[in-house]
Amino acid sequence: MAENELPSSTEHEEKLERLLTIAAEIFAEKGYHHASIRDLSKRAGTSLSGLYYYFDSKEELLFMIQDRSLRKVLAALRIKLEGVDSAEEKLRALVHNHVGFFSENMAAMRVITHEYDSLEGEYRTRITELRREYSDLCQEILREVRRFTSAGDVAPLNVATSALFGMMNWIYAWYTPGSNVPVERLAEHLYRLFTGGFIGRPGKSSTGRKAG
Amino acid sequence: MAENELPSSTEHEEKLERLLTIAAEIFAEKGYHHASIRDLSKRAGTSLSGLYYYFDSKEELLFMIQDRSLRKVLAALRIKLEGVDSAEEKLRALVHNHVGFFSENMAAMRVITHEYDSLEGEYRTRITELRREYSDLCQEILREVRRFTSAGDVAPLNVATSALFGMMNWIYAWYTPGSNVPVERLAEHLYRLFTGGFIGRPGKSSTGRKAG
DNA sequence: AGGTTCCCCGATCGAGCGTTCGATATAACA
DNA sequence: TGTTATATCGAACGCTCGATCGGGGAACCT
Repeated sequence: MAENELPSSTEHEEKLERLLTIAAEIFAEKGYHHASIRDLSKRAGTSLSGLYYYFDSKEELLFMIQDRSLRKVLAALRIKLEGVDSAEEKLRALVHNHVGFFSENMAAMRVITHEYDSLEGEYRTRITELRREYSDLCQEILREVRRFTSAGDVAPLNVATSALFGMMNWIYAWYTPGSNVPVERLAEHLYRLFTGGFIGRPGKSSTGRKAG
Repeated sequence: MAENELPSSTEHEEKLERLLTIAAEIFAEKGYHHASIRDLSKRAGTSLSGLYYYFDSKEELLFMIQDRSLRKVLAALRIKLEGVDSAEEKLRALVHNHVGFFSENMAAMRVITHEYDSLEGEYRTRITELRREYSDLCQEILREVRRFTSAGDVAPLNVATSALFGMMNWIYAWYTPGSNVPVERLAEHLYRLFTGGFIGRPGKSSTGRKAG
């Protein structure tokens, strides 16, 4: 049982990380339920049974992918928020962080948005908490933006938060990194669309700086 | 083989429609691959083999759900667009139609956004065409809005289109019909968020009319 | 009465699944 | 040299799945 052990060897951790990356790709391609551990064993070049030395079950595999990715994106955001005072710049940092992380970990992020319901019980609970933590942080930033700008209440805060996440998360359905729209520009587009709107405020950019 | 027959009896069509509705619910709950025809047989009160009189395969079932729903939402939109001249009102009709249809056919729409990749070959091709048709129609409306309003090019049209669909489709991840936010108001919120932005244009509503 | 079409069923098949088990090779430690 | 922990493997188990097949009853027509 790999329950409470901490082999803590670098090699072990590295191989686990590699398995998680490959697993995320397979889950992203075929979906969690349709993907098989045998797929993973083939692509990782390991035997089927040998994999179970690194995790206890397929569901734990799914949990670890989501757990680690959510923690990473949250930690990266908190670092980027340090020292930023302007509410609008905080929101800007959030969008760029989320979109940037998304494009660099496309498979994992797709698994997070696509296979949330595939988790059950304790696993589900813990991922729900992380998601809530992230969502709450985002909503608080939106509250700040509303307080310190001319923003009226065009929509309730939770609706606005969900709309923002919808815009950002939907990327996986159409965006291919390395296309003619670079990631930074895509993030800036989405930030301006969300803050200023498609029709926009005539005569004044929402951030006061030029595009690109 | 139910290949080219047209039983065209009302009873037959009604039972098929009922099966599709139940199947959409099961697919929405458990995901396409995890759901089983046996689940459908239990919930429909029919034998397992008896179901195959109404469809040839599980994948055809998935195809029919997506095909019929997409055609319905497209047809409803085209009707609502008739006689509307203002570009902004066309966009408004699109958002209300999409969100409204979404909330009334939550299961089917979830299947459409969630299980698109589960289709293969000819089925996949035909759904791709329908999606493209819908997406193109939306993009043309956005082009009109840009032409006839003060809208600058805050984002490329395809990015804006995808962002809009992201906002609308993400609903399935958080919205529960019958909550304290009625569907019409939710649609209006999203419409205003998208056109005017979260911060909004001070002093002027995007449509020139009051809320509600 | 005989024939045909529509509708439905129980039984079953072959395939694939997640997981387990016992064995084994290697390397570190006593 | 024996012991132990780490890491890997082939084979198998028990189960669920989508799909098929042959049969049969009810309704309708000739």
